[in-house]
Parts: sequence; C-alpha cells; structure tokens
Amino acid sequence: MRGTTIAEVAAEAGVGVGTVSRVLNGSPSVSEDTRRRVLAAIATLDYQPSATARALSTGRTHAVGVIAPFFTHSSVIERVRGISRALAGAGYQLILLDVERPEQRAEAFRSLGVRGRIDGLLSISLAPTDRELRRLQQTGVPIVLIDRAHDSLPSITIDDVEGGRMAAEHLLDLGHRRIAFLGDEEENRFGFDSSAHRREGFVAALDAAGVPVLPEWILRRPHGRDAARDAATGMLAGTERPTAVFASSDVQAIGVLEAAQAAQVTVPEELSVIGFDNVEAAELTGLTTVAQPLEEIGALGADMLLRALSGEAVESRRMPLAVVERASTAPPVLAGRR
Amino acid sequence: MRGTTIAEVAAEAGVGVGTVSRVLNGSPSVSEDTRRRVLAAIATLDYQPSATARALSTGRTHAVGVIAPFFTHSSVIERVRGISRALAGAGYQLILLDVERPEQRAEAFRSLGVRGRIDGLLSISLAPTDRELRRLQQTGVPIVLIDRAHDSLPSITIDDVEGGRMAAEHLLDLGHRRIAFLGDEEENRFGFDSSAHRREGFVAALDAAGVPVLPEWILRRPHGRDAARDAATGMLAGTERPTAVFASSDVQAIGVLEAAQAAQVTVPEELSVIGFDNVEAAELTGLTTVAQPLEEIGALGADMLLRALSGEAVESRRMPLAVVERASTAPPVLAGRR
DNA sequence: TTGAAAGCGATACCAG
DNA sequence: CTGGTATCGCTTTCAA
Repeated sequence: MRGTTIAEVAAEAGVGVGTVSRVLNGSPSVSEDTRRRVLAAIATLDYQPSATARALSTGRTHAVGVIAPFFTHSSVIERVRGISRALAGAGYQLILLDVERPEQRAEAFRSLGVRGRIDGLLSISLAPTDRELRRLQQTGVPIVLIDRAHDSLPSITIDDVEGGRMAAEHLLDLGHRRIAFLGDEEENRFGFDSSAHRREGFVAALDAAGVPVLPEWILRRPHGRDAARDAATGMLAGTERPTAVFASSDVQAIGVLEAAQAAQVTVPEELSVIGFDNVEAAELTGLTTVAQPLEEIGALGADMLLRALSGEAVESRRMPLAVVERASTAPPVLAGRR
Repeated sequence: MRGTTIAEVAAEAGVGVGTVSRVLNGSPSVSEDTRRRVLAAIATLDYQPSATARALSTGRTHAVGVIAPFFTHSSVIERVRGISRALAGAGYQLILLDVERPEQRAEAFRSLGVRGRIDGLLSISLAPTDRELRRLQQTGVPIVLIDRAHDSLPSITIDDVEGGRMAAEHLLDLGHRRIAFLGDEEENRFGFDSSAHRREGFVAALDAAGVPVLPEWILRRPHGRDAARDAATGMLAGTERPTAVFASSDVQAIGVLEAAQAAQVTVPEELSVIGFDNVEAAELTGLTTVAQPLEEIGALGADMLLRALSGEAVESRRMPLAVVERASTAPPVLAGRR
C-alpha cells in the first residue's frame, strides 16, 4: 500500500494538507487559484485518497452490510439487486454476507458487528437476536429489516397472511373446493415464518368460505424444488386428489408442476397451481402467483437505511401484493363427478 | 461510533494498549496471567476492535471487491456464490459491485481503485483497461479475472471455442446436418467475447464435418430470453427450418424452447436444442447443455486471489467442460425427406 | 514480558 | 482563505 498521500500532494502544490483536504471535500473556502494548483498536483501524482484513513477520521465507512440467507434463491437475488442499485446510486458499497447454515447467521451478525466495518445493516428475512441487536445498537449501526418484522426495528415487509388469503381466494373464485397447500417446514433454525403466515391466511380463507381443509393436504417440506416435487408426487398418487395447490413459494410451485407433468396430470385442466413471489422462473414457467415487488422492496429497504443513516426517523413499510394470472390456474374440470 | 476503545480496555485491565493489542492478535509473548486479565476486561466492556483503525494501521482491509456484470444472471450468481463461500471461509468480506451499464463498469473499477477499500479484486467477465490496470497495480491490489483472459493478469477461464465445438459435435453425432446458432451480439460495450468464441468453435466443427453453415442460421442478438425467443420464432417460421439449434447460453436456449413451443414445433423430435453453462434453469427445463462448473470456478478464483494476497505467484487456470445430455436433444426426424 | 510512543492517512478545529 | 496540529483507534518498533 504505497500510494500517494495527501501530504505529498500538499508538498507538490505548495500548500498545507488541510487545504488539500478542503479541495477534496469541495469546501467553498478555497481560492480558485489554490484549488487549481491542488487539482493539478492531484492529477500529476495520480493521487487517490485512502478510504480507510478517511473512514477512521470521519467515523463513516460508506459501506452497508447486507445479510442474505440463501443468496442463490431468486427471491433473495432480486431483492439484493434492488439494494445494490439504491446503494450504488448513493455512493455506498455493499458488503454481502451469504448465510446458508444457521451457524453462519450468528457469524454474519458478529462479523458485521465489528465496529468500523459498515455504517448500516440490511438484513433479509433474518432478524438479530436481542443480544446481537444490543451489540449492534451499541456501535450505533442502524438496521433495517427486509421481509421480516421486528418490535423495535424498522422493516419493509409484505402481509404474508393476506397473501395466503389472496391465493386461496383466487382458487376459490375459479371454483376450486379441493385445495391443497404446500409450504416450508415451519420449525426451522432460521426462524423464517413467511410460509407459516401464508398458510394461516390460506386456511382462514378456506374456512371462511366453508371449504374443508384436509390435514393430509397441508404439506410442509424443507424449502426447495425437489422436496416439493416429491411431496406433490405422493399427493397426486392418492385416490383423492386435489384440483388445486397453493405453494407458498414459486420454487415449490415449480416442483409441483414437475410432479404433475411426471404423473401425467395436466395443468391447469386437472390441476391448478399457484405460487408466491413472482420470481423470474414464474414467468418462465407460466406460473400464476402472488406477486411481491422484490426488487423494489430491496431498493426501498436500502433507501430507508440511507435515510436512517442521515439521521431521519424511518417508519416501517408494508408493500402491496397482487395475484398475477398466468397459465397454471383455471376452473376445475371436476373429473370426480363425471 | 462511540464504542469501547483499546485504551479503555487497557485501563480496565491495568495494562498498556500494546499488551491488549498483543492479546488481540494472539502474540505468544504475553504471560498467561496478563492475557486472562485482558480477556476479562474485553468481556466486561464488550469490546470489539475497530476494523477501520486496524486496517489503517496494518494496511489490510480483509475485504475483496467483486465486480459482477449482470449480477442477476444465474451464471454470475452461481459464480458469486462460490466466491462468497471461499472468501467467508478465509475471513474476508465480499464487496459486491453490480455492473449493468457500461458507465458502471468504469465506475466500479474506479471506486475500488480507491486505496484502502479492498485488498484484492475479482472481476467476472470484465477486464480493466490498461489505464485502470495501472492504477490498480499502483495501489498494490492483486487482481484475478474470472471468465476472461488477459495478457498480464491471472485468470480462471474455460475454453469457449472448445465448448462451441463440443456442442456442434454433440449435434453432429446425433445425425443433425441442418444446424443453427443463436448467440449474443458480438459488438458489445462490455467487450464480452464468450459468445463469439463459442460460435467460432461451433462453425469450425461444422466445417470440419463438411456440414454447410448457412449465414441466415447464424443469429446474433442482445443477450436475453426474449430476444432469443423472437429470433427463434422468426427462424422457425421460415420454409427451410433447422433440425437443431445451439444457443450460446442456457438463457437463450430457453428462449428457443419457448419459441418452439409457441410454434408447435416439438422438442426434441422436430428440433433439438443445446445450451451452454448449465445454470439451474437448464436442469429445470430439461435442457441439454455444455456445462461449466460455475460455482467451483468462483471458489477457485477466490482461492487464487487469496493466494496472491499472501504473496504466492498464481497461474491462470482453465476449467473443463462437459456436455450434459437432457431431454432437449435427440436424432433428427428428417421431416423434410418424408 | 511489557509500557511508551511513533506511525497509518485522512479530517477538522484553531489561529492568524 | 490558509497552515499547523490534534485526533480517530489500532499495530508495531524500541527500550526497559
């Protein structure tokens, strides 16, 4: 790390370091003449200020940490993309922490807790424990939660219960009465609870419509296409088969689509499938889904953090959902009655 | 940024700051007794050292910059994932720079050129200009290129020409003689050249086999599923239709699959399609493809950089390719001759 | 083994 | 408007 320093620039320009710093930071109190001389010196020496030194001196790193569990999941990617856009636009760097295993969760919060690494923290789907939170607050790092609510932290979320309800109502409106649910395991070491909430809204809507909810048609599996496909395969092999399935994520819905295809069950004639999220793959597979504005959520979350960074008080926000109809849902054919 | 400082810990433990620092860094020359006292003080004060101060003092940030163009493309994601894994394992932070537009390319290299931000740089598919390179080298930041070769920089690449050849040979072996190519525009402002190389290998293999290469069946379009679908739609509507298509990326191959479906052209009976990369969506759609080990490439690239960081000389590497056969390719039905 | 002090490279206050 | 200097929080000699 040789690199030219501000002192060398000052010497070259024949001024004090303070003056160079002022030029660097666009202070108005520098004579036009001096400014030009300093700028010239900077150019000849090809000088670039040290971000570290500046950070130590100002107490701001201009970096934001982003905790992203299952970073390769499209829903996460799309949110990170929004974050990246907003951050870059504001001149902040994005420090990415991928969390795949529960141990990494703690590690991520710890490593970012280190003072002086980041100015703020964005956490996707994951909340800090009270202890971690205390530590983070102690270092004065503002936090904004994305896709996760919290008592004392601002967050940007969707109403998962309502989303589940919307999915159920879409199917009910089409005339379905034999509807299954396929979601994540609700006991998970990350504390994810979206799937459980979506299930609640879904069940509540069926109940309200007087449609029976069969326990064997409420499936909970580890998140992923394969597990979803296997579960759906089993369900489609039964004598009593649902006419529609609500999967609590697009990834799982695609697993259901695969199972249907393998079992020669036509979609949407014999089976309607609705997912959740509206990731790119949903469009690719023609999947009807409850859409949440993923990228926008990321961008808004970053904006909220940036505002918190500049001292503003920020309020939690809730983003709207909408059913996007594609080719995977239709009225039931009622094969059973034929 | 209040936070406890090393001085307070030293006071609490009744030792000098130097000693605390030694304990922090596991120096052997600290008596067991002193070490315990310091550790106790650290615990009571819940002290966390400042990463910035440490970085300024040691000249190492323990952060690596990753330039990722089109970060949402699965091929990039999968590589970033490998990078993230390798970096986290080594205690390095990953600073992500998404580049979507050509202007951002320069901006990315510039912002990371700032001294003191990162210890090393990983660039995916993008190479620095000579000028940018000089600047980066001047600050002593080692660089490793992923998916891009360079005269004076270590890189980890695949042989795109060979990959194109493999795709062609797979189709030739199946008996196809009427084969089209669909790839990226070769004049692009990022200087991406994989698609061009894949095309070269493809054409060379056809030439070698004495199979005619029709200019109207060499399609170059902006990268993306939609453009690929549109191009394929046009081609499939022609009177003379190919029996097979090699798309230079899985994303484009999927566009071709969609066009075929819309045009009622059955795959693989009436049209074989082979892609490139083997991203997750290829498996999802049953696409035959030339596979490159994306995640592994990312991880190895990060390893190379880490080694360079520790002063080792690193050699460029080239990773192997393999055709993964799925459901989208088969011998031609030769409908034309019937 | 340990304390004291000199950097690391900026910013920002205080005089002038 | 500008120069000098203390300061940020740590690491790393240098003596003791």
